[in-house]
Amino acid sequence: MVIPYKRSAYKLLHDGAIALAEIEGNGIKIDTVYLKKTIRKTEKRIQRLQTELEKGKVARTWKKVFGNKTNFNSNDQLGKILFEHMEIPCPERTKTGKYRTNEKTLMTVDHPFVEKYLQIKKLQKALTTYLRGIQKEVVDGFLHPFFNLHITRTYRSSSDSPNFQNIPVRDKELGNLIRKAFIAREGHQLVEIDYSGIEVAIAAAYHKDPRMIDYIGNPKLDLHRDMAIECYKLKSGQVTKDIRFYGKNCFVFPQFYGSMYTDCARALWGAIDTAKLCTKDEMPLKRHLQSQGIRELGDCNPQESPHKGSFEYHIQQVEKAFWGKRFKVYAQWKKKWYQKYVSRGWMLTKTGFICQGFMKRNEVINYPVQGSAFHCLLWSLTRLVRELKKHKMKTLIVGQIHDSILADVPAKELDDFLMLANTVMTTQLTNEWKWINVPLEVEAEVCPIGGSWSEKEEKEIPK
DNA sequence: AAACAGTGCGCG
DNA sequence: AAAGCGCGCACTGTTT
Repeated sequence: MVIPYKRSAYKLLHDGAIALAEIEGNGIKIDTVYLKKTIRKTEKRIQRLQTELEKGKVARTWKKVFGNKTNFNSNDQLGKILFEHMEIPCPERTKTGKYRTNEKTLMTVDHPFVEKYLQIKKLQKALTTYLRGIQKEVVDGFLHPFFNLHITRTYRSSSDSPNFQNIPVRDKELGNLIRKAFIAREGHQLVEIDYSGIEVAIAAAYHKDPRMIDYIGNPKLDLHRDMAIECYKLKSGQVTKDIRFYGKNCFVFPQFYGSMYTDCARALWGAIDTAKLCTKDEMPLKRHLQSQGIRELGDCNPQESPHKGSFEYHIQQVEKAFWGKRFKVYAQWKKKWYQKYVSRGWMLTKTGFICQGFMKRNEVINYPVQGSAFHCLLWSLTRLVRELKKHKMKTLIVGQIHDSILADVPAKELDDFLMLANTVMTTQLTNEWKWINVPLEVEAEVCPIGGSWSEKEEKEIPK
């Protein structure tokens, strides 16, 4: 349970709810012709792949085994076929003992059937959850997703009917397919403004670790790069953009969320092959690690201590230094914060909410940060809606995704809007909430006039 | 027919 | 002591 504790906390949600209702009312314009066409095309594509799949040997076995109960959508059936009838060793079980058949597990099964199966599954997701999911909620060419403030345990928002906060973007093909349906109004363009690293910045308000505050405030410092160097035992000149990416997403963020070195080691090691990582001087990373005396990953079993010389052992050492030396103050804060929760059963967030009830250690550490980070966006969003009206601007806010705002902007207002959003989200917010102890930054992505959300490109914010 | 748990997968 | 946090939606298979 999270409850408003201070009057200001109540007001934040009250004003936020009104602003979000207005955003829901505005709605996002949908290219209904494209949507209809794409649904038809995708259905055909799935059908073609399905027919091909059913011609294969595996599918024939499947039909023989399950007869008229055959259902190619059934994970239970898939597991039985692969791991019983085809006698492929099952790499992982679910917590209830079923065969695990998610993408990650199936990727380890090297079989043409599995490849095609996953392709179909991906398209199916695009069709049912997104293309059709959007279509059924469109009214007069506009989509009006709900944004809730009363659902989540952390006091983030959520969105439904349809969920506007999980539209594909990481997978380029899927992202383009779906986001082409989201368009700007006549003579307008879609603009997205994101906070950069808001959770990391807001965490600093809780732990106040001086080295972290340095990293956030000093543009010459780069934590993700530094950690990539340590994890892969590199010299600073050897780091590529890719390597930095995996340092960030396989070590730094998982560590902040409470992951263990075992998971980090596995992910960092796996990335070397899947992303074919090489140093800047074009040395394959596995070979580089070999030259540093590391030849194997290790068992990555949390119950056993790792062997010296394994990659797992090395990452354990990196983790130790990360919390024991580099971010000592942050580590102490985590310990103290958790102990305090255990002894009194509740905690107070920076934005004035009480979190109470049973929580695990990682939840106690993460909830207040996640909630307050979103509240930065909520406050800014509310202020922005008000400012747009005050200046009689035609820009409409049409959506929100935890740390970003989507607006539908008349071409003429683009620069004004970018500057206004920037001021509200950085300067005005930090003036209002003095507990924010690091500078905040935003980034803008802009779509072409009359274009779709799939065409967003980074743009410098004018001063 | 409706509700539930379980699984998988999309996002921050 | 626990083992990465938060959501919504589609679907299967079972229970009410």
